[in-house]
Amino acid sequence: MARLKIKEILKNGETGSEVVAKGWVRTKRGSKNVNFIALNDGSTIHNLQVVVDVASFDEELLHKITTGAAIAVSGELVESAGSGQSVELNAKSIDLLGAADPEKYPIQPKKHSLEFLRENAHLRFRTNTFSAVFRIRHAMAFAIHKYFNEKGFNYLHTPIVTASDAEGAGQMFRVSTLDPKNPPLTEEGEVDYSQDFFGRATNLTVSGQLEGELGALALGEIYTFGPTFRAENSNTTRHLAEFWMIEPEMAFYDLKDNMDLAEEFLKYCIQYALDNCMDDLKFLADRLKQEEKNKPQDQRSMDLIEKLEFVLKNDFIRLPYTEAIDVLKNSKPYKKKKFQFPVDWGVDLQSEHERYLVEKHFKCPVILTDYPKDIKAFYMKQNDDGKTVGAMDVLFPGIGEIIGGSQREEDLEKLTTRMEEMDIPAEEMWWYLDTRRFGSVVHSGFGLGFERLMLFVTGMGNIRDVIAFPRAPKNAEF
RNA sequence: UCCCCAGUAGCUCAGUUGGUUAGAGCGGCGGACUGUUAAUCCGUAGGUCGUUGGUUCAAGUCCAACCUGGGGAGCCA
Repeated sequence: MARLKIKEILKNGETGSEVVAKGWVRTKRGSKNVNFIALNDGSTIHNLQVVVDVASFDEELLHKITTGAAIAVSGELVESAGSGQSVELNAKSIDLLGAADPEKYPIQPKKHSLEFLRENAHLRFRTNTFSAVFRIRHAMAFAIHKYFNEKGFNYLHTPIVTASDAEGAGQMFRVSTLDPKNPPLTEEGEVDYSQDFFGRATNLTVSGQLEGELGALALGEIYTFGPTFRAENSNTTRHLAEFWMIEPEMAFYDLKDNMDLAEEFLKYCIQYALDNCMDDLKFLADRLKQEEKNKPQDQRSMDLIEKLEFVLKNDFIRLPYTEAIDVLKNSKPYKKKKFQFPVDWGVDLQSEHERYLVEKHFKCPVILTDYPKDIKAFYMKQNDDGKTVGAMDVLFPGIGEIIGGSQREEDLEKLTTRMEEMDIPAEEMWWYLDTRRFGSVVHSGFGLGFERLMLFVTGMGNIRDVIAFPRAPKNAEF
């Protein structure tokens, strides 16, 4: 008899048929005569109820079927005599595949804190919450590839190890095979990276954008989807040292095309989750609702599924930075001096300002555009006003910046002038500048933090709970 | 990195103005129970009070430093 996945059994299993299920025991309960095993194999949030007639099984075997143990059960699928599930499996035989000492197995049949599960990241997949999160994560990754494939984008693998440190996206992790205790030194006493593996200093990538542009200016539309590394000492619920980023880059796209793509893309992913992950989303939504009960009325947020549907239904607000400053200056918190940071044209918006715009004023995702050039990267398209650049940041409620992008400066002279102003060594970037020397065209792109999208779709509050093995300062245990 | 909070049983927490032998719920284990839904009922074991140092006759409790975790901020995606 072939093993069926529990998802399949619950969906298509015919009562009266013989089936084999394999999985991990969530709970076992019952009385002298009958035991009930909640069995989960990860294929779905739902458990299969296994009914065990105590008299027809070895007592020793039943004793070893504890929370966390792996078992194989064969038996007859029948209509459930109890409420709570439509079908259940009447066990004819049970094999103990792997026992789990109940005195030592950390995951107990009770509610655990997310903090505790984070410290048991190797086992947290076995909980409802994390199995739901990681099934959704898979679905989102798949949706991303599906979306871009359908749009005719090419998936480009940009390098993980890079010699470029010019983008200034953040602190980098050095990649080196030199002996850390006794590295070769130059005459000036500095570490001599010319003797290193690559013959120069290399780091883990902070962004695939610059290489992505090279691809776009030949293939037309490309996207990257891979790990990205930032050695910033950030300790927040929204940052990781290793995270996954999606970076599309498109030739012949101006800023508006870029925004249209970003909005359509986000909505596609959210729609995909609603179409394909409803069981898991419902579980997470209920879980959130339980948590919200402990919060005061005014701090409660919208139901998770309603929130996702809301984003789908509404156009994102598109607002130039300059107008956003006006909105903020006319806002109640500004007039009552409730903002901690100043609001003036030319300063970067702080979290509190973004939150006000998204969560209080517009109550809707917002795309802020045309930021002052001095607070943005060198490669952004310089607008005709001489003050702003064609940047766009997509701000989501509860998350803040989920996408950062721009139209890229395609004019060689403007670009090199800007690089000089910002002390970016043009000679090291010769390969990047070649795109502007040979057949340069209008092009645009953006970066989406995959885990931030995951935060939004799952409603989880901490970014370390939407990636399997989070890398953060002082934390690389698993 | 900065600000705030926390660290006591496997987990979640309580522990009074510093004072005898550190508690509860859940989980585990043993038992009871005719179909349970994170079952219920009875019983039971389980502790280097984050670490180091200090104050004191006496520290889980007060002080300092450090470590770890959480929330917020900055940096950003």
